[in-house]
Amino acid sequence: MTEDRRLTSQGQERKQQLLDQAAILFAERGYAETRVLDIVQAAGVAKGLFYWYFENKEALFRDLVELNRLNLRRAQAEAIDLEAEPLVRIRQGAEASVRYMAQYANFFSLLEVENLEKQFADELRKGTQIHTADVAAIIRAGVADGTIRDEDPEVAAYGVVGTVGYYGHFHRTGRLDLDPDELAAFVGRFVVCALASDESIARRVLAARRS
Amino acid sequence: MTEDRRLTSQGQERKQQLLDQAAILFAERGYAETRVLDIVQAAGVAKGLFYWYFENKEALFRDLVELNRLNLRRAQAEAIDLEAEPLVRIRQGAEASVRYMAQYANFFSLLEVENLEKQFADELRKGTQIHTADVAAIIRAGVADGTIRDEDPEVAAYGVVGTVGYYGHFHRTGRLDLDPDELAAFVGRFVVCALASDESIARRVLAARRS
Amino acid sequence: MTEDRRLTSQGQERKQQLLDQAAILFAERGYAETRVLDIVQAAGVAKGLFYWYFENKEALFRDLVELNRLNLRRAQAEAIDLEAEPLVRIRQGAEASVRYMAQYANFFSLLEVENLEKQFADELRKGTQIHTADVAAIIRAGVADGTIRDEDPEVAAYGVVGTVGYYGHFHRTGRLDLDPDELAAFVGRFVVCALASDESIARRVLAARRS
Amino acid sequence: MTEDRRLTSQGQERKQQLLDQAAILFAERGYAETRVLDIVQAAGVAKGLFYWYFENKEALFRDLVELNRLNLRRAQAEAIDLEAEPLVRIRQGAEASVRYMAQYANFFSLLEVENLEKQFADELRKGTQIHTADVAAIIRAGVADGTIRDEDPEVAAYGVVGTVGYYGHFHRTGRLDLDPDELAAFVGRFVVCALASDESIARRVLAARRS
DNA sequence: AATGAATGAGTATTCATTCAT
DNA sequence: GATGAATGAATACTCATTCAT
Repeated sequence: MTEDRRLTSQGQERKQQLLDQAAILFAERGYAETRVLDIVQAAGVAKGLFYWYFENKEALFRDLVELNRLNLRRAQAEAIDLEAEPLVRIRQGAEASVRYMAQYANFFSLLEVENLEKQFADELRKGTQIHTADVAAIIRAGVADGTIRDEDPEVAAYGVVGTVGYYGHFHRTGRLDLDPDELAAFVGRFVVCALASDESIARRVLAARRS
Repeated sequence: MTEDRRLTSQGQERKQQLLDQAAILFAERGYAETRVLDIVQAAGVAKGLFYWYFENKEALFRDLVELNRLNLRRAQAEAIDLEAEPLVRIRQGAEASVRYMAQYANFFSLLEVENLEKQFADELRKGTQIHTADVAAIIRAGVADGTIRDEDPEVAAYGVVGTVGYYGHFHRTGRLDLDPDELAAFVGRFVVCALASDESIARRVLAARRS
Repeated sequence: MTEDRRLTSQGQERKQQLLDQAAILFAERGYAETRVLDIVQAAGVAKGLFYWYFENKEALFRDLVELNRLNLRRAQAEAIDLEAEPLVRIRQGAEASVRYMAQYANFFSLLEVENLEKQFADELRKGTQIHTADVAAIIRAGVADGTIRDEDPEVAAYGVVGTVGYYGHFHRTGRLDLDPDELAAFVGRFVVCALASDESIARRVLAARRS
Repeated sequence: MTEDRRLTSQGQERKQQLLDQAAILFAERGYAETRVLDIVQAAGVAKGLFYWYFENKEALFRDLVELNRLNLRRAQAEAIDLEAEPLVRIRQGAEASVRYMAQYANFFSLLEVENLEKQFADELRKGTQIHTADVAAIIRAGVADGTIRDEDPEVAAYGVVGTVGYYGHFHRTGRLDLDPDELAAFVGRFVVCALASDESIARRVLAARRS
């Protein structure tokens, strides 16, 4: 019953507060382990208010994911130089993703729910699908101009997305204590090397890094 | 109530039945979404019997994970030629892992629980840690003999484990319909290229493939 | 907060709007299934406003019942010819009631709440009681002058009230698609026949019908 | 999750206990006002057990209604002499119904839910429909052989069902303190007089009463 | 008058686990 | 070993009502 309710600015703030607290708690304990009661208590409001702003717990979660996904895409778009050659774009996107994931760890860990909460799987996978398709397109261009090894672009794209995601995960869960920029640089090197058709190309792309 | 009970052969079968059904259900719906009731119904026994064989739901899960982990390590050990050079061993291990994950998809998806069910995270991570340490040791050897790019072995090891894991995940969830051997080969190429210090080394390692 | 507030004419309209919508919703779904939110949404106003016009949901309901009861009694009073003989008066009252119930189906169905919402039962029954007592008085006169079968007037009165009520209910709920006048005539015949002490009297009373 | 579970005899008893207590409470307070907790407490068992035997509160209610409806039909069937003339059968059915309703007041009052709990209306009405159709068939026979006034049998049938129902209601709610047999006899006279085509027929039918 | 925000008591339902037979 | 019965803590969600603006 929350359709497209008009919210006052106070209402907007309250809603954001709930989203923020929920993100933190979901990240800390997982979705299933977080009670609506925990969320409202963290936000310091009454239980009923939750349902003023959200249809239910699931809807809040979807909101959060959607928001996060948009932000990630924005971060990637900003980082990618559309004029650059394919491998450079891949590197830029991967690095931006790693940095974003490090910065908004709470939000991003939500996406891992894809793996377990089967109820969200379909929807979440669509997001991954889109991301992968973007990467695949770039890879296709790279294969075409000979800078990327001749692999199935679709399959290779999963490698990029997966590597980025896994490094994000390991970093978030405290098993890599590099600072985000170092990690991003490492991941950039990793995927560039994995994909480059030729050593010299990899070197060129990695050298371009400093510019 | 399950201490170190001696089971008759019929009992062993029953227990295995429960383990198998549980693995399927956990894979299908996730741990939290699978009720004890679902498991016993799938196995066609009464609810009470579950607790004759298992301490509780969590214990069953741990059993399953343990079993799975052992099998994976065995599969890897069998695939790895201890005499071979580091990159070849990496490739062999990665390929064996992908094949194993494809074959025992149900069992393997349990390990993804690491991401979400916080109650198991610590334990599961230890397993990943061990695996990563093994890989890191090989990488270290490769770095030492110059066949692997000079990156922090620990960090690079996560790349290998992560890539393997992610490809397993994508394959399991139906987004890569390559057959397991093709996928394994692809992943082998991916990690070898990502790590090799030199193009010719990568080529050599990949050529060794056919032997 | 609603004591004896003076309402502007706009206020009167708003209040009537709420009453009307509430009547429709109560008729459609019943009292318990109708939320205050439903009522205000149907009337197109904000939730808080409800409590400007009504003490609470129960008070609105009582208002509605009271209003309806008065109207019904007025309709009956208008239809009954005080000079006529008892059975004629019974017939006139019954016919008027059926017509009223058909016309104001929404409002009238409120009275059926007597049956279920225990919180209103006592009050609603008092209304039925008054109505029954009126009918009983007429029957008593009929028994006295020999035109009505010698039954306990109280008991017989419930028969009249009940018959009228049930036909109203069945008509309202769409199981009798006679037009209201036909139904009223039928009910008139039914109760007259049920009560008349003698066939010729029944005939006379029913013949008087056309006048 | 109660499909067609095998119940032990102990289980059967427990289930019946719950049904009985629920019937009493529903009659006392109404459906909506009765909490599942009330039912289990009245039966002296834990809350969870309710859901071992019933899908939910609504399912219990439907069970109860179904059971009751079957019993009523059985009581009617036993009371009706299939050889007798139509009006006699009507009288027998009506009297049996009144007696049944008086005896199983708790159960029977459930059917009044038809009037209010719109969520059950459709299903409950089907029951009324069947009952009415039975009565209509008898009336049709009576109209055909000239013993019943020439009215639409469908419409007249509602009069019988309604009269019986309403008297049951008034009796149940304490506004008629006749004993059940007296009330049944009165209702029998009422419907016979209301329907008989002729005074002498009514007298004959009512005289047959004593046999 | 009017609105959107806020409250919190109340309730159905789930499900892991234990028990009696 | 095996079954069905029983337990009760935990939790999402509803909704009448009140409040601040």
